[in-house]
Amino acid sequence: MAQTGDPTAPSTVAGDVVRRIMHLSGAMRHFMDVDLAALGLTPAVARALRELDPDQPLPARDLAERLDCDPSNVTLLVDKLERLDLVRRQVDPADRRLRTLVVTDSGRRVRDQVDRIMSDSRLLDGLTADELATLRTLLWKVSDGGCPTEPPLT
Amino acid sequence: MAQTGDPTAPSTVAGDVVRRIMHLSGAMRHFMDVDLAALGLTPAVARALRELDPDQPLPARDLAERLDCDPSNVTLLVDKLERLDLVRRQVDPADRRLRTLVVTDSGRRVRDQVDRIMSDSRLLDGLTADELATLRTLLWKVSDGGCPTEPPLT
DNA sequence: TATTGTTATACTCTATAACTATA
DNA sequence: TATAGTTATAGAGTATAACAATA
Repeated sequence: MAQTGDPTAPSTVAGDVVRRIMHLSGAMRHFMDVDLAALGLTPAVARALRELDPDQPLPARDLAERLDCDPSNVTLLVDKLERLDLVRRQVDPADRRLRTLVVTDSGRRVRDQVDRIMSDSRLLDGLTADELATLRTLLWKVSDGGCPTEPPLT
Repeated sequence: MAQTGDPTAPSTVAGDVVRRIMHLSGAMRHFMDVDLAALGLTPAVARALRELDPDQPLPARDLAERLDCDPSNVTLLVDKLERLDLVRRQVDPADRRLRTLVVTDSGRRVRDQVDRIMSDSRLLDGLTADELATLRTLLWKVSDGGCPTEPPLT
C-alpha cells in the first residue's frame, strides 16, 4: 500500500527519491514563504492571488476549485486580498449570485512578484543546463497533467 | 532575487522544474496525509514520531531542533503521542530538567508504518528503473546535505 | 543566572454546517 | 428546489511570552 518492492527493505531507490523530493520542496517552500512574507502576504493568500487571472475575472467558486479547497475558505482569503486592495469582488450582472474576482492594478504588480517568488530556482543553481533539462523531462513523465505549463522542449 | 535569468521571461526551465517539484510534492503529501489519517495520525504528529529514534531516547529539545520548530510546539505534539501511547516522557536522572522521549512498543510498530507511508512512491510508478536512478542522482546533486540517506549507488 | 520544558495566548489555514440571496 | 457565497464555529499547526523547575 505504501511502498514499491519488499516492505522489509529499509530503503528503496523510489523511496529515497520520494524523501528527497519532499525534503527539497520543503526547503523551496521555506524560501518562498520568507519572500512572500516580505511582500506582506501569507502563503495561502499568495497562492490565491496567483491562481487568479488578471485578464479574466473568475467567480469565487472557480477559485475554490483551482485551490482545491472549500468555498468558505475562499471567502476568508478574498477578504484579506480585498483588504490589501489586490482584488475586488464584483457582482455578475448576468447571475447576481456570482461574485467575480477582479485583480486590481496593484494586484497585478504583486501577482507578478508572487509568480517570480513561487518559481524561485536558487536551490537548483548547482545543476548544469543539461541536468536541468533532464530533470524537467523526468518530472514531466511523472506529472499527472494537473500542471499547467508546457511539455519539455529539449 | 527570485528567479535565474531574465526576469521578464514568463517561464524558464528552472522555474518550470520548481513548479513541477512543488506540484508533485503536494500530490505526494496528499496521499501521505490520507494514509496517515487512516492510522489515526495527523501529519505533524506523524512527522514528530518519525523523527524519534526508537533505539535512542531523545530530549524534547532535540526533537524541536530536528523538526525545526519551537519547543512549545513539541510539548503539544508529544502530549498527543503520549495520549496515543506511542511515546512516553521520562525524566533524565542525570539532568532532571530534561524530558527524554521514549518510543513505546506500539510506537515502534506505528513508526514503521509512518516510515513506509512517508516513502510512498506510487506517483513514481511511471518511471523505469533507469529513469528513477537518474532522478535520484540529480536530486542528490541538489541536496544540501540535510537529507539523511546515503548517496546514489548507480 | 542560564536552560528545559510547560502554559497561556494568538494567528494562520482549513473544514463543516447553517444561513441568505438569487436562480 | 438548487446554487453561490457568507457566517459561525472548530480543530490542526505553529509561534511568542511568561513561568516553573532545575542546573
